[in-house]
Amino acid sequence: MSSEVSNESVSRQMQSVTIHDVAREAGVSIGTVSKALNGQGKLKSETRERIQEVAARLGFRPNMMAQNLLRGRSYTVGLLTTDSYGRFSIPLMKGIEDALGTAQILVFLCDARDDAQRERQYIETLLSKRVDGIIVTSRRTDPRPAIDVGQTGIPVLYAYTQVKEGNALCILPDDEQGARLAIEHLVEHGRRHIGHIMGPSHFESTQLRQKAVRQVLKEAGLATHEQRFLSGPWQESWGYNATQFLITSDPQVDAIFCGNDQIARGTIDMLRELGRKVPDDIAVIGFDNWEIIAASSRPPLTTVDLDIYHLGQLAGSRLLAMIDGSRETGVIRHPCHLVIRASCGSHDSVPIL
Amino acid sequence: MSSEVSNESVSRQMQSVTIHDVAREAGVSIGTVSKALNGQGKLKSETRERIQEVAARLGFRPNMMAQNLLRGRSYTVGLLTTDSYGRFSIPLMKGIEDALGTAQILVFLCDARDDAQRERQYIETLLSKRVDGIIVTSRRTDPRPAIDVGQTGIPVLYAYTQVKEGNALCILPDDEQGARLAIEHLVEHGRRHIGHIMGPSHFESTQLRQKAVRQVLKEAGLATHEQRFLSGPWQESWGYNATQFLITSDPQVDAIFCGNDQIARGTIDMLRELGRKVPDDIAVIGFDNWEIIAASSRPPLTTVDLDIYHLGQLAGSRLLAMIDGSRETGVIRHPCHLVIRASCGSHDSVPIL
DNA sequence: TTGTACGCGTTATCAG
DNA sequence: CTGATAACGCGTACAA
Repeated sequence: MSSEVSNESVSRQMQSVTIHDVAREAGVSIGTVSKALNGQGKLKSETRERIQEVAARLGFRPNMMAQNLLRGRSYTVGLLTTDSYGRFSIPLMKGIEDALGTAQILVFLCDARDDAQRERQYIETLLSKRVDGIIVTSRRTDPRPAIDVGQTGIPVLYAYTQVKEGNALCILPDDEQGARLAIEHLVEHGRRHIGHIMGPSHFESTQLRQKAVRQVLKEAGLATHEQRFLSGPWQESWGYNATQFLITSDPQVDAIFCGNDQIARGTIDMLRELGRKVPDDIAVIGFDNWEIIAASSRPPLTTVDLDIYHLGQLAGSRLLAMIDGSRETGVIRHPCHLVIRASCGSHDSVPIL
Repeated sequence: MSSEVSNESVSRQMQSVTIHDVAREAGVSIGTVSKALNGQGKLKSETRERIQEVAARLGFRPNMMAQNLLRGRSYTVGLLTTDSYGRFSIPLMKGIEDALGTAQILVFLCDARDDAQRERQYIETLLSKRVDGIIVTSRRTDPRPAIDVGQTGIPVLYAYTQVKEGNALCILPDDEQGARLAIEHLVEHGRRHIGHIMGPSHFESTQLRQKAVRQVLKEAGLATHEQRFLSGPWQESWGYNATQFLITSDPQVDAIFCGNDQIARGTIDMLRELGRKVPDDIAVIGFDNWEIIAASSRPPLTTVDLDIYHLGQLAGSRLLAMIDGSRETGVIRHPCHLVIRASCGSHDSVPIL
């Protein structure tokens, strides 16, 4: 480790300036300072201005620990995840932060790393810190056990994860609607033989999407071929291998709906190797709209966007409502939307049927 | 939005149980309760146990707002970024959280979204909340302006970013050493004509790495060909295009060091299209070790790992030291390490020179 | 118009 | 061994 660090241990405990300091300096009482700074009560405007000037000069910042102790709440919320943050966490956090920021609330990061004991420890700490609420999240949307906040009555909300027991509020992406969007898009573009290279079948999202795919096919009057549903890991290599199998065993296939963008990328690579043109011979559609993957595949990938940022925003604002006393339970499915690039043909290339 | 939510506004302000409640229930004074629970002073063990039992039964959790007000610190630190969190932020946050967690400190998320006003607002809030310290981070390692915490004396540390002015502590990955690792690896594997497809030249990391590349080439007694240094965006397509140019204009090239894994991926794709085998004809080495990209390229990518998690851990523990009064300044360059996969030949395929 | 005093929930000190 | 009391920094009735 190349370091050029100079260390100098100093015991400086900089006392922060309090309302007393301001009062003394301005020659008034602390009560007057408080009123002056908070715009309360009736003060001679000369006094008020003088106090404000002094406060500014001294760099006075009210100590929120004291304020909050008085108010009985902390203006913080905990963001708790059991199994680490994943790639959806960043937009989710942004959305949550933005929504909560409007209420002057800050977010605590709590990554329990799939360790029940750590999770318990975090929850205890959050409760001791008297957070105004807790948002529980995850890398998967699958159900997890509810967290226990005892008799505290602290609002808890589940975002991008869910609990089965009890009456909690869970906010999730709408996998069914997203898959529907994808298949309808393909059908509208004249595709009739659609394959579905899925993620692992034990994921709820996989199941929901599969269900939707079957429904849309049925509604469109298309036959459902079982061998066109392939389930495997969320990996590029799975897309690669599954595509080879799918195309060689069923050469009729003219479109493939992939479980995520990585899989789609593997699919596109294999199609190129097989000499099939995308989208002319075969259309490919992904899931997640992971920009970095989807935009740089060749051709760029049309895909379903989970709209995680807004999901986070929604979570944040719902939690605010709960903090204000509303008691909500149930499941909210936030809609996905389609991002059209080139792998299914351009937007206006919809054939006249 | 498909939702099945039941809303029921209730104004329940659950008073949390205080030390007074425990004292009353146990028939002792609050002082005694405090001692019993904190293992202080001398108490009849019967009393102590009874109090602990009562506290547990009532679900008593000490109010940290009160504790911390007394202690004069909050046991929190702010994690501030001006320009949003990027893909390195997650491991960085984990490292920071882990290091700080050992000291019972929680982390506040503050994403100022490249808005100076938001940044100022966050800093004010953090100071008001009396955070024990602030870690400033970024998506780039390039210098940024120092943040102003006034006369507070609150420790500030820059992680994965740096400031030029003043005496701050900055922790950065060691780009030079990382690039050196890469080139030395190539040279050890018998490569003699090494191209360098870089990121944008105005990035400090690009410059540092280029410098190191030239040095190692020199040390190895290899000529430096200017046309083998190509600078462009951090995109896969850049790797793709640059490789075509590089290889057609200089067919001798037998190794390419890429500015990141995405570029390397574009490089590998183009090499495949040009009929050059990796690693037999040409070795490719990436940067960042972005698992999802590097591991699933074909062949899997040998790459330089920035070790961001440990960089975060280091940042966290240094901040702890600063909170304890140490006064450190300077720049720490945390070393990178090599992750060997297949794109440069296997580990034991080092030719006998 | 301004000052005083109490309370928020703890911990620590000092009597008893 | 245990209880009262003074802080911590602030807001706010209420008194002056």
